[in-house]
Amino acid sequence: MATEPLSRARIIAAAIDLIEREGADAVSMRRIAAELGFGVMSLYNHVPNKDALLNGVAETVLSEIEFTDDPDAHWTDRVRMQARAFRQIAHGHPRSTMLVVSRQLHSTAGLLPVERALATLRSAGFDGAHAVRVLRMFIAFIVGSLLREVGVTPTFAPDHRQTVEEVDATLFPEVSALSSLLHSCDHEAEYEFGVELLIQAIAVHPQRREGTR
Amino acid sequence: MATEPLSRARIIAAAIDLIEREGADAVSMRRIAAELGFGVMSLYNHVPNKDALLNGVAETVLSEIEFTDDPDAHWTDRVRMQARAFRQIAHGHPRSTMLVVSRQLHSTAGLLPVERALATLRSAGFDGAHAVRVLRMFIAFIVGSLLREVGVTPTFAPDHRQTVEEVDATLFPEVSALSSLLHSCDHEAEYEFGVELLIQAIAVHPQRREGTR
DNA sequence: GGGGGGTTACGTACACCGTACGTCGCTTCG
DNA sequence: CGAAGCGACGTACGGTGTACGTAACCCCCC
Repeated sequence: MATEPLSRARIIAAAIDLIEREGADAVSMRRIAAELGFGVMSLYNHVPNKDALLNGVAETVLSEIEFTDDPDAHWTDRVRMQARAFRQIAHGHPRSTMLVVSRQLHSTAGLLPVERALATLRSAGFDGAHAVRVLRMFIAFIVGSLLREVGVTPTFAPDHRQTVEEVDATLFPEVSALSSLLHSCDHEAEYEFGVELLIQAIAVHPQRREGTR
Repeated sequence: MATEPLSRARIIAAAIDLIEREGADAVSMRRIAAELGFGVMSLYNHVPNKDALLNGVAETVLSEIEFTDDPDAHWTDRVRMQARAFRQIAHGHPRSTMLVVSRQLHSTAGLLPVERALATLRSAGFDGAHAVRVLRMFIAFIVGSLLREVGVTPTFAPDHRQTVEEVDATLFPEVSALSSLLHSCDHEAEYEFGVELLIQAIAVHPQRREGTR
């Protein structure tokens, strides 16, 4: 069997695979090497260290998301589409999401979505300062939402516990009254709600100078 | 010197201290024990394992934030105040923020802010479903914002690089045109902007039945 | 054809990690 | 005074990232 010769790309792919199968904690250089059928130290010919490898993972996952942008659409639709695109990360690579979100990527993979978003907002008539502000707002919302969706941040959804739980109704009346709502979370609906709320809010925002498209 | 006898609280305090001084990666059971002047295994008399210790850290940091709630204030002011309170985490314990945000806390420390927020929203006239939705929206925004503030998520602010950087102006025209804006980030202003935007958006939200306060 | 230099695979070794387990001393109670 | 319990601690095991040295290979140039 002609085992291919090992490469940065193959190592990263194996890491992603391992993370999705067994979680981020399962990732170790030894484990990845074993998965590929090589010795541990061979990895270091292609990757300077584990940290850089994980950056590669984040970068790869991020660059895999597909944006479909229609320059002729109304700017609100373009924003909607771009915002939705990020949810592909949570869907396609749930257990890598934390990694993607928690690493500063100064590569083109990280800058491309930013460039696209800024262009859209500028073309919608936002001046530079507001475009940046609004973008940051969206990113914060998206990061927070994805982390909730992949379960690093609480949804208050069914943890292993029994049904409606032992939250003390006298100590937490609202939580216990709303517990059934708190324990179910339709991520898609929540995300759409947030995106629409933000779009509506910024569409109305006073400091946007007129002249749309 | 009468070295106090070791306790869960002292261990957690030492862990927080260590994290803030040297970062989360510096935390090890051995290191914490050394810091306190005890043997490693003594820690396990007070804490079942490292994971539980880190949960304790998150819980402690979270419970330290001070909410000042005035039940007579307008609901928008109450929401504002509660949202602002969370930023204390990023200020008081920047390097622990990631921990606080990334651990599911089913204790009272984690439920108290939820209870308070829901009560406020309910009293503002939101029905249960919308109160939960809105709360989730705020939490997502807050989590995303705090992570940006403590630097786990990019601000595009001055990393160690030289001034205005080598982003390719033909590849990323908007990014490079707005680079000075992208590279400075007034966290307080960004946060306030977001909070106001959200409050304004939900205040207008149609499905809120009338009857305020 | 014969080096020789660069690249890659790999084994060994070291320092560090979390923690299971057993022991020892002290404190407290019967 | 003995027993029982608990907290501090040492040792040990299996895991981690990676520095370093070595050996095989390929390709180029003399």
